[in-house]
Amino acid sequence: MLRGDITKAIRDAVMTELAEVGYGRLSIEAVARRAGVGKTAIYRRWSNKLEMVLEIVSDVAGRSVPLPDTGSFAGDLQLLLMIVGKALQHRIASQIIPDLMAEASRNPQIAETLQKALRTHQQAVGDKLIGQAVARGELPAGTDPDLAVDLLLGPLYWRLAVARTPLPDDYLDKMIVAVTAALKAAN
Amino acid sequence: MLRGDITKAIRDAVMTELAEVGYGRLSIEAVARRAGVGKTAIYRRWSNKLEMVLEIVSDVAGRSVPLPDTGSFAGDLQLLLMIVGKALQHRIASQIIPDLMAEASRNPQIAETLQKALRTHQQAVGDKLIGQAVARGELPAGTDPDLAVDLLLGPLYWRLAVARTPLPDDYLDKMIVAVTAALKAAN
DNA sequence: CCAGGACGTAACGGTTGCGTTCCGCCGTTC
DNA sequence: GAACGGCGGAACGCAACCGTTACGTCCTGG
Repeated sequence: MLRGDITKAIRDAVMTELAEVGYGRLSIEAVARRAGVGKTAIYRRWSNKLEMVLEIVSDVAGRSVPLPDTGSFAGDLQLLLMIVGKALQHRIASQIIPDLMAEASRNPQIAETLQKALRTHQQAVGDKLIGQAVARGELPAGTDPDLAVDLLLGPLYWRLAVARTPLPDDYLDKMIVAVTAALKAAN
Repeated sequence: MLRGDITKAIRDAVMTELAEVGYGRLSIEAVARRAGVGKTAIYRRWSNKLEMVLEIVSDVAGRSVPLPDTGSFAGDLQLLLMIVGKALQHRIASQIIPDLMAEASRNPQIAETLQKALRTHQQAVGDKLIGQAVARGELPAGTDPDLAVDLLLGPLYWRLAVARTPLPDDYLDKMIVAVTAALKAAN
């Protein structure tokens, strides 16, 4: 039986290593070194680097995000942006996500895994959020969920993951106002 | 005297190779192979991989984008989004940019180079665009240029470079309406 | 108390890439 | 027509990493 503590150490090491050097330069040997583990322990669990990373990442990414339902669209939106903002400001996430996104454009398996994670619940969150708002009459009925998700997450992702500029205190509030107006206007 | 056609071949090869395998796995040998050139020709021009990539990329990124001034904010915005959208849909750009962005989080020199490129004219474009609109009275005077740039570029970048979803025909139009409303509301 | 198995270590041969060096070729320049 | 210099090609020693194997240790279950 494989030892759970070893598996955990390897998983942690992969995430850290992924954040530090990226997928392209990730090496099994470095993972083993960091985990304080023999290479054999890794090859006993996964057959190569891609399989290992996919399994570990999709496991982490698959942990479902609690869907907000605060009773009002503004509340839902604020909660969602705070959650996403928090996540994107975590060092590991902010390094790994853009890296894997870039890698996904070259590797269909990574792309599929990330798309699944993205579509499955991130966009589901958006759908639910928009659906609730439409049902409450806070947004027009024809609101395009795809466009809405872009308008919701795009600016925050851009600022935190691309431009890597810190968030001023009132930034999220302003953004909520702006995005709400955008969605109402987008019909 | 170094031969210009050789230099050009190397520059092209670097961009292509960068798009195909990313910075992390870029190798001088592969560049030389692709350019049909000896390694010596490369080392005669740059002393290592980082220096080579930085020089080439910042050269490409430094080519200034024509600042839109169509007379109206909606027109400026449409033009800007079309230009950016076009650029982000180019295969090479859409591969290289996210890749280098991810790499920038690990390499200060890359980060600085990209920040310079981003700040220098991409954000300048935003500033000018917002400034013109404010001067024309199309946007309130207190409009925050930083937030505005996020709201402008974030959704498009998210959709094209992150989610990698194609743009429906009327998407940009909808987005222009939405973003305009967002900026007016953001005061 | 013994067998099995997961473990770390070490080494294997093979590949890739680094940055450097030397060579012979060839087009310019004078 | 000779000197110069950039060129491609080949090889260098070195390092990292691949995926695999053999070995000896230790823990655990029966």
